[in-house]
Amino acid sequence: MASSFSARRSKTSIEPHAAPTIDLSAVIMAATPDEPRVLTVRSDPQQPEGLPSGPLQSQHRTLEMGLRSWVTEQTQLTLGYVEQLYTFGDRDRAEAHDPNAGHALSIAYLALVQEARPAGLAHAAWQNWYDYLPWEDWRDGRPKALDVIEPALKAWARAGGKPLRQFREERIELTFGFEARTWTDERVLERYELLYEAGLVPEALRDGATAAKARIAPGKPMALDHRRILATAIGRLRGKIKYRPVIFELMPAAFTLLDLQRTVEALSGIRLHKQNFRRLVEMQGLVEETGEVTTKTGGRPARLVRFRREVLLERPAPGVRLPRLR
Amino acid sequence: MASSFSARRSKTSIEPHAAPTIDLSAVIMAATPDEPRVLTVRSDPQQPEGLPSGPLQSQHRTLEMGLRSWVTEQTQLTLGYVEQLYTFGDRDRAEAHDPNAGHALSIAYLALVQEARPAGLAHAAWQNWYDYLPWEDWRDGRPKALDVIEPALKAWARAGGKPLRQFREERIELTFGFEARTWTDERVLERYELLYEAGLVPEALRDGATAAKARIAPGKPMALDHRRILATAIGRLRGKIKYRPVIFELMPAAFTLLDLQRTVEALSGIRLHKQNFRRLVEMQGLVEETGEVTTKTGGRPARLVRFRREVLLERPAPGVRLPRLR
DNA sequence: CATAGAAATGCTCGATTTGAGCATTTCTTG
DNA sequence: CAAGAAATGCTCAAATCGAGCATTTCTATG
Repeated sequence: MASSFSARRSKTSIEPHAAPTIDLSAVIMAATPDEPRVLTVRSDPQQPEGLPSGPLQSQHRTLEMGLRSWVTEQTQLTLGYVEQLYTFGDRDRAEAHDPNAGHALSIAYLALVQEARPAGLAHAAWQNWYDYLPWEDWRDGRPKALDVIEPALKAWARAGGKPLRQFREERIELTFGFEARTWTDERVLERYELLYEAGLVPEALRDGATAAKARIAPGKPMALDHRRILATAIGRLRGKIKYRPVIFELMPAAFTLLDLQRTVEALSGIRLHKQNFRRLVEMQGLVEETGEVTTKTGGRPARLVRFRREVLLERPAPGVRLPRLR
Repeated sequence: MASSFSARRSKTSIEPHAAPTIDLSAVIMAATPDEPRVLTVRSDPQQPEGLPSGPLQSQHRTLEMGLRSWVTEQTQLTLGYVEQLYTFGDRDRAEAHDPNAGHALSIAYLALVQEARPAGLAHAAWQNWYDYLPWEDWRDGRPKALDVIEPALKAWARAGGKPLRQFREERIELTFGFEARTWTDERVLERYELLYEAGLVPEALRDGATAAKARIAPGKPMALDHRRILATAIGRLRGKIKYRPVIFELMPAAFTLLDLQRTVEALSGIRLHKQNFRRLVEMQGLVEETGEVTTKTGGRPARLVRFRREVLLERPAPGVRLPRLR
């Protein structure tokens, strides 16, 4: 297309460097009542694993079709829900910090799948989200990772001058809520980025952060900026389940209400009040009876329910609203 | 970066066609209490106007910096809030429908600015959103555009076979809510896409839709797929103001509560209950007194207030929650 | 200069929604 | 058969929401 600014642009633009490279990357998620999972691949045994990614191929009419096509081809997984996440293009994602390197663009997608059966791809594996971002899991109380992170972040804030220090402290409080004891489950990306800026994740050091002596937050790194992409995906999904019934994309055809609750808890990283969760789900008409029960629950047998697809047509914003933590 | 699928890819990939072209496009918005506005440019007097867009230049470290840079350079506008919207890359956005053409990728950004002073760019102008999407404005009751759209959409649904017909009817009801009288202000993109698929917007005909005899929905077209991008931006902004105080990015430094309400109404396209709106804003602590009043309101003088920046640090999700319409 | 008109503001009230728990029911297991 | 574990049913108070009435305080007008 012709640039709308072409007249002016020709005066100011610089001869393009290397043409940007473009790929599609996918955060493919699955979940059990215990564990939220993401599909990772390891191309180089020496390097940390990363997200599956592939080239943009122009024979597909839409980007999403291109994504579905190569994911299916490579992993034999059938993607359910797919949404575009974000286009990452900051220059520091280039592997080598070659100032002449062009942008390495990556269009990231979030995809949800039901079955967590092993991927057909060699070196691909399902991993627990929280192996990478352990501070995001509050299901068993305050994550121990924060015992390292909190003092390290506070030290980082103190290291700045007066105004910078206050700014940093506010940002820390906003994202981690140490003082107010407020945890906002969706701020996953903001927290990761704060840790990155504070030099508390290995990726930052790799990218040339100064704070070499800073403590490192627990959690496995990933290749390139893939942990950032994962954080983006988790934040997006945590937000989405509150107003869209996407949680069912991760559930089997029939499940118990506790399975559903546990899965929501796994994704959101917080515990919910059982009775209120049930009330919410029933009153929103999100599920319907299958007529069957399961006795494998370890207690009174539970009804098996399934997703009521009709809700997609009824309520403007059906989803699993969550209470605040604390 | 090396593709994680490189081993397999080499077997399956096709020799790339033309390298994709990439540009950044910006939905730059401003608002008055009466009118939500978007900045448009017209490069060709014969063609409908479009959104400002420019090339991706690799000298900027981040995509957002690149965007800010060329927007400032070209329009003299200072962007406040900026967020990435979406990357549009479907092949049908290429001007000519050349099957050999590569993708034309456009990374679209939403930007909010305070002043609606005329842009410095030739052929650039602020336009009312609703010139392009008149069915989105319910402030004065049901938009007349729907008198054309409703029967045309229903005719389109009837034109399909049994299962297709029901599917279409459900989609129409979900997005436009004709029967249930429910209007979900955020579903701007879904509505536009439905009209596009039904062949009710000129862009669809231009792109080769079959339904040449179908009636055309009121509303000015834009160049390429820019009306779709605008719809994406409006939907995003309508959603965002409900849980983030971004509305203040569009307000002057001091304003009355009614100004604020009218601006929210302009963006969301629906009317609000005055007293409840005030209660909400006051109780959330979104504003603070400036101590001054204005007598230009045509009635009892109104207090002038300003945004209370501290709320950014307090509430996890401050914003202007809206009631449902009806 | 009294009055009508237009907003700004203050308050009330019932209907819902939320957050927490208590109490029962109905399985499995030792 | 008793203990333990869940599933389910219900209650209750606090907070929020949706509507509307009543007052106050300006400006514009005859």
